[in-house]
Amino acid sequence: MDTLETRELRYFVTVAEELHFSRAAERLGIAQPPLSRAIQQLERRLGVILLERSRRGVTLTRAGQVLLDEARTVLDGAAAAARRTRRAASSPNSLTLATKAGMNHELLRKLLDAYAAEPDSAEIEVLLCGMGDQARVLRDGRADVALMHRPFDDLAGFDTEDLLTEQLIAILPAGHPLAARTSLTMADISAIRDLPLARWPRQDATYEPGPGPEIHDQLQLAQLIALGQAVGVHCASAQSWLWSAHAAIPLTDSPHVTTVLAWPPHSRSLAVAGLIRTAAQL
Amino acid sequence: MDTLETRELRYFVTVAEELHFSRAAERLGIAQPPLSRAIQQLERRLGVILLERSRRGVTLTRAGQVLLDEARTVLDGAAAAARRTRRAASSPNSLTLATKAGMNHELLRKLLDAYAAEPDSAEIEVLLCGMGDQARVLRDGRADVALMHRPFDDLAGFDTEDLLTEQLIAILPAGHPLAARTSLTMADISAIRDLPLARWPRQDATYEPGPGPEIHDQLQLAQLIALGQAVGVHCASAQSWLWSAHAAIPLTDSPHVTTVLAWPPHSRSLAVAGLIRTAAQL
DNA sequence: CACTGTGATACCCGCCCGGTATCACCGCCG
DNA sequence: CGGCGGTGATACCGGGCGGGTATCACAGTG
Repeated sequence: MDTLETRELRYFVTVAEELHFSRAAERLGIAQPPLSRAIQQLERRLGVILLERSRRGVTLTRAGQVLLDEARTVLDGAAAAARRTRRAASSPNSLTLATKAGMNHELLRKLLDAYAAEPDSAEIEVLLCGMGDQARVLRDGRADVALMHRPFDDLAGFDTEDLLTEQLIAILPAGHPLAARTSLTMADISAIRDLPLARWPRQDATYEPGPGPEIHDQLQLAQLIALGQAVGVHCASAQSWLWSAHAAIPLTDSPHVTTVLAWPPHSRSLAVAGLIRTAAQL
Repeated sequence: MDTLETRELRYFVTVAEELHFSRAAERLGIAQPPLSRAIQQLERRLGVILLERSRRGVTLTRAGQVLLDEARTVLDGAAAAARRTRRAASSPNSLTLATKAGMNHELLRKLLDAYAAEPDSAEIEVLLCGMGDQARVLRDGRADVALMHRPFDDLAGFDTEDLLTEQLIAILPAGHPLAARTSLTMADISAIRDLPLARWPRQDATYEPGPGPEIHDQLQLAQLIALGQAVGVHCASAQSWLWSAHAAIPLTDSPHVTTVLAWPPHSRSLAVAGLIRTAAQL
């Protein structure tokens, strides 16, 4: 009686996103009337009005907003279930680790080596993805574990194991006046007037307003700084990929950034458990 | 093409639990042939063998075990979606907080009072549940937030805010030789020979093997200790409900137990957000 | 007031879910 | 060794429901 089908949830999410039945139907590849009927049926089954149909378009009710959130996570979960099941069947003893460009190489290598040395360890495939994508691939089942950064990445809903905590460093063009200093503070960076501070994306992939260039990987950052057009901050392990045109100065009062191993809760997979155990001993 | 329907997942989970098509069909209230067909269809759609049908019963394949885990969380999520949506509609501005018998009264009261003083705060319904039930009611949508204890409760998959950290205390019959001490260590407790140590359930609701009586709430503990049949441990705030027949002695080297406010990730509900903010300021 | 664009309604069709009957296969006994 | 019971798979059928087309009711707009 009250078992929501994923088809209904898919329909509802699409309508809630479009706030327009005809467009939603088109996106779903069905006609508008069956869609209207499906939503009505969902509302009847729940005994709840989800959408306010006024002459001037469709709006979500309070309950509809709740269901939109919930439905998205359910649909993600269903997609993840399918992907993980397929992966479990196709490569029976392997797991996928998501990381991002700019992740600490040495740490990753140390983790992989330590795990490979374990008895009957699984094969690890490394999935390189963009800045904010790790949470998504972890949620939708394309990866089993991920290396992420707290507090910069969105860790909501994952279990984590801390691997390494570092401070931030400032990265300046080698010839900059401040490049000779042995340490800097956050205030020093903010006070730099001749060069803008490159801005990293936030968790929602938007950028904090400000004058500096918007960057999304460390190569862009390296280029901009080498060209003398910006200064930037990164975690201390970034020193390994800097060029001679760069100067790295410790930021003594920066927030700590922790590299963590993250995985979806309730992973009962033995391979994941083994990797976590290995990580905990690093 | 690859959207798992909850009906299929429900069927699969039942078969995986029963490892018997006919019994599973009976539990599901359908006949056996449609169930067989549904599972085959699921396997065809995934391109994966989920069940090994041998004479002598059915067993799960590796991939089947993965899907069983994933499917359970998806089904929980779907049930939670329905419950939360209904609750959001029926009591538009209220939220449910799950706690357990034995939870620190003062802390709860302080939290509720502080939150009630906030501008346009929602009404809070308190749901009292058994020892390990909070995680379940939080997962299946009967509650929006919960008060739980780390590291004793299963917090996997929830976001948390720490409220209070305490040590453990030993609770002894008032007349016990050790009751006169001003402090004890874990070793002292283990060394007690004349009385067994009452055992709390673990996260999976099983009990560590041992001689002491198995308890599941603090009233049982209080009774047993008052009768002089056991000693026990509890967090320091337990002192508020002890009787005169009890002696509470601090355990100087005990692990810290933290009372946390936990909620499902991605709660975008304003009411939950407000409660969290209030809690963070306590 | 015709026109456009919205979601809702009416109605029909075809597929798929579920039911019954039966089969194929094996283990168990007498 | 041959019936017997119990397993899941197969065959086939009927009904309900998901999806389609046609149309309506209604409001905003020129």
